[in-house]
This record gives sequence, C-alpha cells and structure tokens, in this order.
Amino acid sequence: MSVTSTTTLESQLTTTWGPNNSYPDVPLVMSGYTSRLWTRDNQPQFWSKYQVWEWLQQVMDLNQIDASSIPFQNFDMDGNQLCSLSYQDFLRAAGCAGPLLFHSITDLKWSGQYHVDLGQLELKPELDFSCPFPDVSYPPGEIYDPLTHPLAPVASPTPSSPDIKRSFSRQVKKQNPSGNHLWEFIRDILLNPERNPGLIKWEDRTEGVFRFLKSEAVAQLWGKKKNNSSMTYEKLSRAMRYYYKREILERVDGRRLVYKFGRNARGWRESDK
DNA sequence: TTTCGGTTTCCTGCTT
DNA sequence: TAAGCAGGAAACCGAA
Repeated sequence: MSVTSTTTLESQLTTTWGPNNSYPDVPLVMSGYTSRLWTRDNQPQFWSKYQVWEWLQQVMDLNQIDASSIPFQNFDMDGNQLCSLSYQDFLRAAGCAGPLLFHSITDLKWSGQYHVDLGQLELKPELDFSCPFPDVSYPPGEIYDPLTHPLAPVASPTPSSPDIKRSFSRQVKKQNPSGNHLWEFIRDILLNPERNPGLIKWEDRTEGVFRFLKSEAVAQLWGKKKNNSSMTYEKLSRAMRYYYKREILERVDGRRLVYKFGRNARGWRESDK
C-alpha cells in the first residue's frame, strides 16, 4: 500500500463529486457523512467512543489506508481521552498512521472549526504509508488507557481479535449516518439545499415528500458516484421502486417524479439532525 | 466459496 | 406521442 504525498482529501472527495463533473449544472455535494461528522458543533473533546471510531475510520478512508492495519483497541476511548494524547502516543498507538491522526486531531482541536480542512489533512511528504505497520497492538484483552498510563495495557473488552475487529467495523458502518445507498444519496442531496439548487426539492418537508426537478441530472450524478456512465432516470427509478417494499419509500399516487420517505428511512427529518 | 442485499438492466404494459 | 410509473425477471457486484 502506498499513498503519494500529493494525495489530498480534496482529490479524494472530488473523485466522485469533483470539478470534473460531467454535469456542469450539477452542484458539488459532499457526502452526508463527511459534512455531518465534521460539524462546528461537534467538538472532538466531546466525542463519544463511537465518534472517535468514526473519525478514525474516516481519516483512514480518506487517505486510502486500510483501516484494518490500525490497532483499533488502542483507540478504545472517548474524545476527551483522544485529545489528551501526545504525538508520541499517536505514533505508538497507530504506527505509521500516527502522525496523520495527530495532525488531524490537532487541527480539529485547535482550529475551532470542525469541518474538513483540505489543506490540513493533506498527507505530509515525510509520511510514508508504504511502510509496514509495526505491531503496536497490545495483547488480546488489553487496551491502551491514556488516563491511567499512556499506552499502558488495561484489561477491557477490546476489538483485538479479527472477529471483534470485524464487528467493530460493522458497528462503525452501522453508525455511519450516511452511506452508499441510493436513498441515502437522495436524502443527502435534499439535506444540502445550498449545494442543490434545482435537482430535487422538498414538496412537504415534514412529511418527507420530495420531487425530482432534474431527474436525468440526478441519475447522472448517481451514475457518477457508482462509476456507471450508463445510469438513467429510468434505471434509478426502478431502484427507487424497490424501496416501496422495504418501506424506505412510500408511493405517492398520481404525481410524477414525486416520492416520499417511508418509516424505514432515517436521517431526513429535521429532528434527526 | 457461498450467500445475500442492493442494485442494475431489460422488458412489457399502463397512465398521464 | 413522449415521458413516467409499475413491477417481474435475471444478472451483477461487493460485503460478510
């Protein structure tokens, strides 16, 4: 695995949403997960353990580093504990990824702006992620507790075994408020009105009713996200109709291009924010 | 390697 | 007549 120093968060985000957008009238839409996680209101000091894991996973993903190469058990802590770690602590806890994580959390801590800073998250030239990750994990059943002793093993249930790591990964995925599903993609467009001038619009915000304004443009955007240049609204709408059965969407009879979120759709209500 | 969920593709018929 | 909707069927693909 090797990541060049020119790899930036911006370039990664724009892989799907970037300026090479073939639809000039389609705005750039950052993934809901990214924009949601890195909000100004969400200071790392107050993160829960799950949010720490989300951040960890996100930084790894954004820098194309295999998250499984990080000993997650060393980060079994809440945001307050995370923020108390030193540079050396990060180095020991995460090996080669330590500096990257340290830079990221330092930026988030001190900038006072908990949004993605494309410049700050850029990989530093001195960071070589091609190096094999040292085994910085602790024996099974032991974790790093920064409060008692920096990097001292502490007995606790940990994600040290492959199975637990897998379940952790699932947990992180489950907690991830955004995702790669079509309905989530649609929802995220709706939730970013400033970036969505005229693609899809709410018909009834409280009821979850929305209408496609540029159906083919949305389909193209979805196709771009899925790396499928032959996506059309006809195909997209077929996928949408499959959501009726799962009650992610409800039918809106007699109205073209109009859909409604169902009981199994999450995160679209204003109270969900 | 298998299973499964989530699409994707193609199709026919119906409605607006 | 075109565009959109509905839904069946099969294929595809990535994740578990």
